[in-house]
Amino acid sequence: MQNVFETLKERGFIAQTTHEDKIRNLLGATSAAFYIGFDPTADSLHVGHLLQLIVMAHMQRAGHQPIAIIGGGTAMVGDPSGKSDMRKMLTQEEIAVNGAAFQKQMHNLVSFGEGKARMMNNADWLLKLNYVSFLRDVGVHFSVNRMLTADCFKSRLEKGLSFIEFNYMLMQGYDFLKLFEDFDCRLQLGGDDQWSNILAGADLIRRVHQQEAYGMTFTLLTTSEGKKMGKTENGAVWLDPDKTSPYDFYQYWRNVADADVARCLKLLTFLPMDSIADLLQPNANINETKAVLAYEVTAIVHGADEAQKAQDAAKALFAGGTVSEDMPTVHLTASLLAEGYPILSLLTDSALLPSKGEARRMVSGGGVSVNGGKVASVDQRYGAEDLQDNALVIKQGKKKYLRVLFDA
RNA sequence: GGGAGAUUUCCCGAGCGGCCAAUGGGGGCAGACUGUAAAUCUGUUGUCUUCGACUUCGGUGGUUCGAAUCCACCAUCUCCCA
Repeated sequence: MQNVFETLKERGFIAQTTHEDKIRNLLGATSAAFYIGFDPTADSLHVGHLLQLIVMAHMQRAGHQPIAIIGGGTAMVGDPSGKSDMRKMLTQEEIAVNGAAFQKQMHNLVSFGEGKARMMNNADWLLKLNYVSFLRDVGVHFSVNRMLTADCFKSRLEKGLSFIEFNYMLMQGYDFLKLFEDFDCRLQLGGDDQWSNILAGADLIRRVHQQEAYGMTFTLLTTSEGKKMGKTENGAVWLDPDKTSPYDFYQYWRNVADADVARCLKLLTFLPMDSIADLLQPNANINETKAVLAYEVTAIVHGADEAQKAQDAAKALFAGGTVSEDMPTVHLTASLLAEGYPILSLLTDSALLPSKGEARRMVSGGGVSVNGGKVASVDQRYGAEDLQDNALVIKQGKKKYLRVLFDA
């Protein structure tokens, strides 16, 4: 079986490594423990985390032992890396809720349990630390001079960096030390923005135990234009189906730019490299390839059933605007139709648009269709006779569809 | 501890006491063209009972016929001195 290091490398995951050859050996020889941390700063994982989860899955398939750390302790402090301003402080309750949500979502990709992956919360040890002994045991190994030269602090020195954030690096370093001691974990993985934090931990282990520890970071998932992927006008694309429906999730990947398809297939699906190569052949239909990408990624996150439903709904809609059971649906009461239901109310009541002002703009700009016909006037009204299969299918813009069911 | 300055609609950033819902840029959205792509052009971007009304310019009060624009206090941030 191929060394997972090579797998990750040929798929384009790896951004930086502390010791490329030694990591290759470690991953080629034995079942190695490794860890990735996730700070629960939101109530769901998002696409940015997905890449890390997929790495964990690759590693687990290759026989290694993942340790997923929920950063219940580190989230209390807030990582300054890649942030131009200080994060808002989260309460302990928020962090606990978020951490629980993370745990649930991770189970789809990585199998946890006896002899499998471990999940831990660094709050369990970080919150118990005694300030003075922490400073003496851990703080003594960190050079402020060196820390200040790290990129992640450099930019912040101009805008302001609070002492609490400055300590984040020590806490993450301590996590690595702790896992090294308890589980012989010698490898920490993370996004490329975590590079300096990972180095801090590896250094700490070397200073405390005179043992070698390794770090490896992965490319950030960005578009060909250099923007972070997974951001939409509505905010992040979440892995939680209640926050981003499987249909919308599917659509996000269905709509990626041509230039990003190859990278996404390699990083976000488990399709073998030669299948991917086939899909990317110059004479292949890239538009179809995007459907494959969308299906695969959705299946990984939400399961094959949901992925199939999303795909069916999308096909039905884009093929001819037919009503499908699986498309996004909203329920309203039929009584609204009695006196002619104004289009503007329909758009806002169905939560498709946030305000009547925006609905008005959208309709007068020719951006709304109902049951396949463009809505010509903002005064348009609908009655029971306009329903098809008891529903109105609204299309807003080119891609956003909504089925409104009227219940008696 | 002392002094100077800042705080504007999603972001950056304008804004003589009335003509400010507030210039401009970015981003977003929509239309045309397309392949549910990119690029380009056009429109749009506070709310509503929309040819008008209402609520916004860190917070609270005040001056005024009238304030985003003036005053006071509070909060936060930046800079300079210690």
